[in-house]
Order: sequence, then structure tokens, then C-alpha cells
Amino acid sequence: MKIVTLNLRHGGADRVRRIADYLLENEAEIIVLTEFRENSSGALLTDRLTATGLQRFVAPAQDARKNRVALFAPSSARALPVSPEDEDAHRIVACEVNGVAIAGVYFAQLAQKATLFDYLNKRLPPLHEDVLVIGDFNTGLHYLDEPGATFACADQFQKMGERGYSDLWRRAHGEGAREYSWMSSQRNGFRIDHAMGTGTIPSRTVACYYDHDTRRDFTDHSALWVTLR
DNA sequence: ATGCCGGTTACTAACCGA
Repeated sequence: MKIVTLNLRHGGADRVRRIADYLLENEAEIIVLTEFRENSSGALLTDRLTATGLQRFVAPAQDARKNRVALFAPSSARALPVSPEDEDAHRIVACEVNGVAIAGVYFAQLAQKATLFDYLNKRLPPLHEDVLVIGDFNTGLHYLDEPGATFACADQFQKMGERGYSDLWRRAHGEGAREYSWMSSQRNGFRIDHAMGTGTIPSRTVACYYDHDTRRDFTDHSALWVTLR
């Protein structure tokens, strides 16, 4: 099962054609898109992906310009209800598919991330024995996923470990590994796109890697690919 | 640790995003 997350950057605009080509050519079976917008770009992307038989789950928002998270999964997938704080309604969407629960997430800027972390770490009932939380966390570990210690909510990200979540990329590449999924205009790198798995997910992960070419080709984030056995 | 930058938009000023 091949899963990918990619931040579209402001909905993707006319880049969505190339983005759809990329996702389909690489045979993504489950797709989590962050900064998805319910506008004409979002509609084009939705048409391209659902034409292959995938169904769409999208986090709710009032405004079409709101950057939200969308999840595309096989037709057998079923929606899983989530109930975050109102201000995070557009930041999480979940489904059950092929015996696992997938939650797509798009965390806010700076300290505003805290409420969604609280929901994940304290209030969200176990969705399943095997849960994959994947998307743009906008944070990571100080001095490891970034050069310094500027990340907000790094402690809450780390606390996911106590909740049984394993950082699949770090598990595959080592405790001291460094790679960046986004780069600032000052050329500082940050690893902020993550896949966190519980239960049998870590042991079933046969590949977990970033594709940095997406930053060169059509967005400002690297894609994160996860293959589950 | 944002927004001086840069991208997007029921566009050309307002918004958003490390």
C-alpha cells in the first residue's frame, strides 16, 4: 500500500495538472494533500484523482480560500469521524482502509498548533489498533529536524511517542538522521512533513522517504512517501 | 520566529504561509 503526503502550496493553482500527473505516475494509492483548497484547482485535482477510482474525503471549512487537508483513498475506504476544536475543523480528516486508520493532518503556524496536538494526544479516542497520522505538522524535533530550536510545539510532537506513535522516517533512517522537507528563503532546512504510525504500522513499513524534486518542480514542500506491506 | 518575501486570488489589494 503506497501512501503519499504533499503540501500543494496555496491550493496548487495551475500546478495541479503536473501534481496530479506526479501522484498518478508514481502509483499513489492513498493521497493526503495539505493546503488543499475547495476552488477550481481543487476541483481539477479531485476530478483527476477520482477518475482513477479513488474517493475523496475533505476536511470541512466555510471559506473556499481556506487551506485544508484532503484525503484520497480506494473506494473500499470508510470515513472515520473526528471532532477537533472548531478552529481545527479544516485541519484533520480520517478514514479506515485496508485494515488501518489514516488521519491526514495539516497543522497551523507557531503556537496555534497546540489545540490539534491536544486533540490528537488527549481527546481523540483510538481510531483503530493501527493508526497512521500523516501530513504537514509544521514542527519537528529541535536541533534535529531543524538547525536550531525555533519549532513551536516540539514537545507535543515528541509526546506522540508516549502515545505509541513511531516517526516512520526516523525509524527507517536512524536517530541522528537529517533531511529537510521545506526550506526557508534563508536556505535553512526544516523537516516538518511527517508520518507517525502505531500498532503494526512501523513493522509493516517497507519504505519511507522524501522526494525533494517536488520542491524544484511544483511546490515548496518535499513529498513524503510511505509503503506499507 | 515572522512575513522585509513570494504565491494566489470569484485577482491588481488582501490574504496567507514557517
